[in-house]
Amino acid sequence: MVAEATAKRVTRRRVRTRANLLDAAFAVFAAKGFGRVSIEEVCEAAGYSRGAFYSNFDSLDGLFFALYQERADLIAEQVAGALALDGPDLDVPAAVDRVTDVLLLDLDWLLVKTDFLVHAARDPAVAQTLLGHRARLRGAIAHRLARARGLAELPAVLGDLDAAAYAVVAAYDGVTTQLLLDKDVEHARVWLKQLLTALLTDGSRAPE
Amino acid sequence: MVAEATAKRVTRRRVRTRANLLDAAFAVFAAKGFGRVSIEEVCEAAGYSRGAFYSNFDSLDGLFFALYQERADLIAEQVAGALALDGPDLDVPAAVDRVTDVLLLDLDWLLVKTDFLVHAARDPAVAQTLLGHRARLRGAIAHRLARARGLAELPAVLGDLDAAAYAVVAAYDGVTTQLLLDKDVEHARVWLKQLLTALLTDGSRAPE
DNA sequence: CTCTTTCGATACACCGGTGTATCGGATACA
DNA sequence: TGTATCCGATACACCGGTGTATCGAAAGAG
Repeated sequence: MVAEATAKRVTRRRVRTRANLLDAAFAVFAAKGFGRVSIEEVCEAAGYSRGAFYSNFDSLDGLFFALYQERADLIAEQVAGALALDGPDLDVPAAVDRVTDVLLLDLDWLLVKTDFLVHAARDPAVAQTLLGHRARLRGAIAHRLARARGLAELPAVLGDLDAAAYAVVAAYDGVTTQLLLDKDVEHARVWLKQLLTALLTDGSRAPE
Repeated sequence: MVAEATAKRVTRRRVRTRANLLDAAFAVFAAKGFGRVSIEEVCEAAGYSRGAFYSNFDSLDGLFFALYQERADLIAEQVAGALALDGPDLDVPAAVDRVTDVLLLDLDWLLVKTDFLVHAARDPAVAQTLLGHRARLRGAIAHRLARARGLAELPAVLGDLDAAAYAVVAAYDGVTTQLLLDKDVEHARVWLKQLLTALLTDGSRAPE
């Protein structure tokens, strides 16, 4: 019915295997890093043979890309949810808390995400999609920030809203780097909140 | 003469070969990423055979580690220099400019450094040395910051000096992430300066 | 200049992963 | 339930990289 490119029969078994392969790949990538993983390893972890793999993907890169897309969309959804919870006016500290909890939830994801960053850094096409994700994320933040309690509270050094959104993402990335090394999620959460507070509120007021 | 562990003859040719291998490895790693590089590729790029490699290192990991150590020390030196240029009192904006220029000088280095981060994230022993480097860097920054013009200018939200140093490093890492994707060094420099300014000076004063 | 020590080139055996071709069992649809 | 289609397991040929052992050549010591 739907105008599919080459109308093929979509089996139920197929989607299950594909999902299983993606899940297994996530675990294996997180544990060993993309660069040290073979197709066979992924298949073994998922309980399939290489035939299944080649039937669903055409390379490890392809699978990695699909995996990233899937998970990134999922996280983006959660972040959007965390930003939208308030009423029309945004309670900055509360939103910071919620977003921080979402962003620093899963260490494995941060690991895989960084692998993907390294991958994208050397492939312009991949970099483009990643930049797209990030731009959209910044856009959502800026849009939400525009409805913050009082715009006057934003420190003037940052300039406009886009700059503030950029700063938020940079803080997230910066904290992530440290987190990948010390694996201290709680510590990272505290720091990210502190950084975001420092960036998004007037610096002349003491925090506690 | 010198009490060396197992007194061996240190050939001049050997150090040259080792250096050549390291240089070639840096170029190859930067271009293709650690995960996609073979020992043979490094040897070919350096103009040596695999025999030379195994005579100087015992694995690709070993070479990577040595490479990181070497370059990281070099950068650390440059940063220390950039921080020390002033008189006893630190001119924050000027120092920010100088440090920024040093830190965001070489895109290839950022690439390799991120590869190493990903590597360290999965090897606790390697992570430990990287954490050591970072702690030392933060220490130097905090130490220098302590002699800033007026401590009162630091925003209260950040708490003590260590917190400020942490924030500086986080900003650096955050900007690096974006830079790896868009490759816009000038843009990154501007942003890093802006972020550091926002973090290190009282937010209530406008910048320009 | 000679001699000893070290360095690195070459050759070899080996293994693990890759990609393809084939085929039997599973699945959707009438 | 029959059957046309799809999916994934198995087998095979292949290649690239690894690590080791050996040996001629380069370099330092005297």
